[in-house]
Amino acid sequence: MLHVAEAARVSVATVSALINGTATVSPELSQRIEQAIRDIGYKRNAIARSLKMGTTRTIGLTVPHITNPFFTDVVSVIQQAFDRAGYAVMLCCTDEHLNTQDDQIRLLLDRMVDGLIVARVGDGAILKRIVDDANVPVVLLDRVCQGVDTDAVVLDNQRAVFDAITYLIDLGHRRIGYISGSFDISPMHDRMAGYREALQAAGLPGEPELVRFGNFHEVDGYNATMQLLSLHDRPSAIFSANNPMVIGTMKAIRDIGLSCPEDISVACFDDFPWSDVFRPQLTTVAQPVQAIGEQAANLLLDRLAGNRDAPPRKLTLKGRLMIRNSCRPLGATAQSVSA
Amino acid sequence: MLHVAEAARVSVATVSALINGTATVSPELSQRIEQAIRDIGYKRNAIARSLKMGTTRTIGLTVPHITNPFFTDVVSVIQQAFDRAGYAVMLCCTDEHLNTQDDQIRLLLDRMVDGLIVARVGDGAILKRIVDDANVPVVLLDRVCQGVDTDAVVLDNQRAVFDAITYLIDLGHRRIGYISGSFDISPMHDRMAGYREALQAAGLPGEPELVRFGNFHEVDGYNATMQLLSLHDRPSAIFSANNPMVIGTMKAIRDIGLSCPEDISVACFDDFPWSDVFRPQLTTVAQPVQAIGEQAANLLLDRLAGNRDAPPRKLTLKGRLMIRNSCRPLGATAQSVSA
DNA sequence: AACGCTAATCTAAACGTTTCGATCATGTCA
DNA sequence: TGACATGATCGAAACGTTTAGATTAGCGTT
Repeated sequence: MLHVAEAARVSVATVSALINGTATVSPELSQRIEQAIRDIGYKRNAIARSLKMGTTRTIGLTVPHITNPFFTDVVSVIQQAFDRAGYAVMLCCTDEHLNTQDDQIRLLLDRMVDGLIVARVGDGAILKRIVDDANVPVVLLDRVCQGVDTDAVVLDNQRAVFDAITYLIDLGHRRIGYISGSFDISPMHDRMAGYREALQAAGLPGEPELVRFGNFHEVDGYNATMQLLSLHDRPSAIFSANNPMVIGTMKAIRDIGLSCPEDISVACFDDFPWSDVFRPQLTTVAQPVQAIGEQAANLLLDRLAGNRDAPPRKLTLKGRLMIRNSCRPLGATAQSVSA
Repeated sequence: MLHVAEAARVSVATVSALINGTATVSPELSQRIEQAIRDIGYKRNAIARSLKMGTTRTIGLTVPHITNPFFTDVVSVIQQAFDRAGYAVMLCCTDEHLNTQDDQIRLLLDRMVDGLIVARVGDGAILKRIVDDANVPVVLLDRVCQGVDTDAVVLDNQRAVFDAITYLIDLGHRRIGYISGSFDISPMHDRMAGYREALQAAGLPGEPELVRFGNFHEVDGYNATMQLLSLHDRPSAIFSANNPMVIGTMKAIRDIGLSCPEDISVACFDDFPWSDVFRPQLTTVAQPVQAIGEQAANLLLDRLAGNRDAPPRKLTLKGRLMIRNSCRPLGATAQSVSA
């Protein structure tokens, strides 16, 4: 900018005024300055600007796994929304790892991000402290956090799983295996509650042996399914509370020599692009990823636009059961349900 | 830092020296300073540091679609690699859109990213100019760019498709449909070359009606497949040069009332997590995503470590044909190939 | 002609670091 | 004892912006 000012024989203040439109500058000088900018190929240094202004027009986004199709989609939507608003997005993947998450959030705050969207991990104690100290707006995504009182976008997980399990019960299933992710994040609580509520509403006993836990990865789903299928009285249906784990479920079913839906019915949380292309077409609980991403972005953009003092807003969206053909009515022949 | 200096009754220079270890500071002052840092909860401002140092420890990463599983995986690997190295990653999705890409790269350069990894879009003319002006190292990912002479990591696309098509030919297929992405990016050229080479090597004619183009999206694959299947003498196999498009291919096959592999064989570029879980298990060309991401990260990290003047390095990795059961031998019964 | 008003422009301080060179003890050596 | 090297600390400039407040010029009023 100094060079531009010299070339145009004006002060840097005038150049700044023209670029930002913060003051009127005469047509004559405007032209000289614009010419100088072109000649020199001047580009404003956003870092210097950030330092002075105290804002970076950059936000931080942390998710557990970008390879989980739910997060992939949400990240994509959020990225586009902020792109439109002229913000850059710094992406971090925590790999469901608590220390990583805390380090990354600190890294982002050091870099003076203007806001944060966090699909958190862990109990949130440190997150709470970070959020309290750092004076940036935070939007919680997918997972709320006790004690952290801030904007959030979540799914009505309990209702969604209730619907899915009730669907299985209506098909005649009585022993329904349930594979949960670890309990330290809120959705896993709520989804389990939905499972229990559905069983209870149907007057079915909640049998502990039918519930297994995993750590969100394919291998965990595989192991959990193997255990369920080895039970003396094995379940006729399995619901996986997380998408990557259901891959393991399907592989375990295949490896043990069974097939879905003939021998066992399967449904899971989170839809994905391939779900209705192959056989079996998997019955899933689809989250409204577009809406979730947009709402999260809007909440944060609203705070960034200056609406700092409004009370925390929690948006709860509804999931949708996508009924396909991976669950068969008990008693019906396999033929009658294949596509 | 000023507050810390005052609280510890030293100068800011001493505080800086201690924090960065750039000069020895006496145990006594060290202790006072560290105490003050704790008391105040001081965190170094990375923006001010960047301004002074001329480096942000942040890189920019642009990909066409993060929802394409190939890019999802590569982004994940790259993000982790830079995370380990203490760098932040700014992610941009260009949606295969040229203007978007150019804007985003400028946005990143304005923010003084230290380096760029680009899975480019378009003819690269502007990219070339940007790369020339901006004095940051650039690594091209997946797609090279005529005239832009810089580090790159690509696949041996021609060979990979040659292998896949040759496999189909060996199974007895003679009329093999080919669905390409648009030709303005290098891999599509090379993949097409692999297709033609394989046909030629087998003495088969290259029939123009068997080649269709799409714009990388599911709907394009759907339309292209519909056209291929409507041909008077329809192909017995279809190869899709891009992963999202093959979803469209499978849907078109289903909608037209055919089934794979009984009526038509399908293979495609890019593997994905579900490929061997459902039926048919799709035969794909798997890219070594882990290696691609790591190599790209390493090339850039090497430049960032100061190795600026080495000549451009182009790494070409090999794809791997994952043979599953979506392609049947011509003449064999459907039974003999189902899993 | 003196005055005030407005519009255009400029000067200089500030943002929070890093770092060069200066300063000042302190101890060592001739 | 004076000169000098050494080690620790500090002052101040610099990075490239923004912006408050000062300055100047032009012009209409009285």
